[in-house]
Amino acid sequence: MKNHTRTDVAKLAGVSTATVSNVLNNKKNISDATRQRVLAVIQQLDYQPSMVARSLVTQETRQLCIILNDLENPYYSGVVQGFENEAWQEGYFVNVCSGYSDLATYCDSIISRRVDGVFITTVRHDNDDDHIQRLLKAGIKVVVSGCDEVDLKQISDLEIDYYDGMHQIVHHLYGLGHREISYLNGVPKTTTVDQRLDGYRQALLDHNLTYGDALLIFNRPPFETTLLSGQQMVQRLLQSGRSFSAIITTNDLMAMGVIRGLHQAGLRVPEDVSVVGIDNIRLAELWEPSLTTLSVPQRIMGVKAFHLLYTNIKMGNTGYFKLRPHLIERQSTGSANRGHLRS
Amino acid sequence: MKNHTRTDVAKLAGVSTATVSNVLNNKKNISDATRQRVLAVIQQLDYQPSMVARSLVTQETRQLCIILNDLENPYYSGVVQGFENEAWQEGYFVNVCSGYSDLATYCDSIISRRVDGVFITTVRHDNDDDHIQRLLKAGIKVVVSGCDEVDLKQISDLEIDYYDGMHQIVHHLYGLGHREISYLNGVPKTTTVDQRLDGYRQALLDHNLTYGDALLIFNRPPFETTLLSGQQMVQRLLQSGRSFSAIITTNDLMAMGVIRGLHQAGLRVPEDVSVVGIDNIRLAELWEPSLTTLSVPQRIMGVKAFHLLYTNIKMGNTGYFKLRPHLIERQSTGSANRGHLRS
DNA sequence: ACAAACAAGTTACTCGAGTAACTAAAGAGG
DNA sequence: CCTCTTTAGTTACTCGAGTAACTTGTTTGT
Repeated sequence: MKNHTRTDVAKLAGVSTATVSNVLNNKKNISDATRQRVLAVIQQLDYQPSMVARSLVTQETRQLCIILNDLENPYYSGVVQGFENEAWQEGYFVNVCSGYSDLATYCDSIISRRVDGVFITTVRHDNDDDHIQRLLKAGIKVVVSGCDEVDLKQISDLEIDYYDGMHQIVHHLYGLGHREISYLNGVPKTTTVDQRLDGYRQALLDHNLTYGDALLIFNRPPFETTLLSGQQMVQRLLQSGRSFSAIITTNDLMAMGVIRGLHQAGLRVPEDVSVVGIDNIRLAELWEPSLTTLSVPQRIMGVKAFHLLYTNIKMGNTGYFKLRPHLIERQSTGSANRGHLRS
Repeated sequence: MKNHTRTDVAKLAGVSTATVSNVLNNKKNISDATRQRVLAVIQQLDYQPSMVARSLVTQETRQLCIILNDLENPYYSGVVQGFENEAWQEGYFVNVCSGYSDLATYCDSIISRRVDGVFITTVRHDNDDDHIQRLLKAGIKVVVSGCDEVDLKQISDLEIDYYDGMHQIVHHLYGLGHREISYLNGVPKTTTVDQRLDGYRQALLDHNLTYGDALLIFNRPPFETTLLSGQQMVQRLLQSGRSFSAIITTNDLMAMGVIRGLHQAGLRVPEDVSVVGIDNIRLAELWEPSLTTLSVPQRIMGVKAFHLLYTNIKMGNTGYFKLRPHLIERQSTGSANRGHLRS
């Protein structure tokens, strides 16, 4: 019932408690004979040193937190998986804090538990800054993502180059002959979404394509980026009467909704209209037609976030990293010549 | 940089450390004046009591573990979400142990960290029993799932009534006029899969339907239950030449593959063949046609698992619970009369 | 032969809380 | 007025490890 302690082992092996500690931590000055004896007793009792007691002395818990909005969003599951796997390799446990979007809720608990580091997957500028400061004051290392103004002296930052990604998309479509490329925007005032929009605008200019707001459809309240909202937004695009041959959406779910909406309007994908999403969720390659999309490396994102935290914990220096997404060409995009532009 | 301690608060407030503790734990015998004074100092210093130190004394960490194979499987994300949210309400943190399928890998770490409880989402009979015993010996409470022989005196058990669920499916199809109902089985030797197969067999008998192995397609190595394997298995069914009007699959992804396979063979769903899946993953209602499936309450599963652990931790008694799934009727099933049976 | 260096352990203090057992002062009851 | 009880707070020990400083015995060097 009750766990054995270092004292139990020491008594049974006929040594002092310090010797048991020294054996466990591979310290010098222990004869092979006693080492074997102690190890045998440890095995015999199935003794596991208490990480709780150890943490109290060493001031490190080897626990990390990952904070996210919605674990059921397949994008985040991948990130968590990568983060946890990598953390485990180095002996860290990962606490998942999901479902309560804001850091504020978890902040006290995180500090109280003396977690070594926190990965905040999506920062909300308005709210989170103060709480991040509290974490830092408590000596907790922080990695953030989706944030444009970061004090890199204090915090590590891990970003995705949506700007570049958007250029890849436009370049791909341009190569297929598309000249009228629409973009359905996501939830406004989110850093990552703004980057995508900027990228879209700049990429059009770089390809000498006239940029007009008529091809840019904004999200409306209630701001959602679901299949349904994609379906509704493409209807607005069609009603606008503007001619277009390709549509980019702010994420894959919306792209799927767009495909549905186009089908309902009697248009084929990709024969009449090409569609590109962002994220490359699993669903993307299973959809019909399978989705051309920007592959955001979810697991690598998690892995990298851990490494940033780890070097911060061990060496004390923060870091910055930008991941480059890459385009995955599938069946939802095709040559603009093949079909006709919208009447 | 360094966290404040109880001693800091005590000094600044001009009281003893015990008084600080008493204020924090709402004990009696504290005048309103000192309570206010202490609370003010706590606020002033932003003092957060160390859960690590507290755990050492109280022998409870308020940490739980959830062990699962693949977080990227949408089914598990839901379970984790429910588990974590509920645990949080009671002040527990949840460590996710994913990616390394067997308990063995995590066992030492879990014991060492003196976690209060563990939820093992899928037990592997051959391997896990010994490790569960180790957890119990270390005083850690355990909830398992997907397990048919459980010593309920020691372990809590949380099951899903696939047997009943399969009856609901068959009953639904029977009501639509289907008499030749095929079943594509999942990975053999998994408890939950066996239950589904048993349920299928018994449900057919209960409806006076002849049960013949010709309508039962077994999974082949490499045992997978993906969209692709569903697609391949339905081809084998078609090649068998047997007549059928409905297909049940062991999970939703396979059902989607089946629909694809049927389309490729020139058959319509549900006009020619009805298809039913199991799990009700998010994808199910987004598919075309949307999938009639057995809704397994993922979040509730997580919530219930927490409650079993919680009462075990607080009251010391284990529990058993069986969740009843319910059928969700969507577009992939229809009347058998409408279309014709397979030629 | 004798001090210095080293090997193998041990003692004792520390981390930051909870809490039983104690003390001191104020109030109640006769 | 004196005891008894209650209130308010303190002292001192505990949880289970890490580790600096110390001890003791054995080599090594000259």
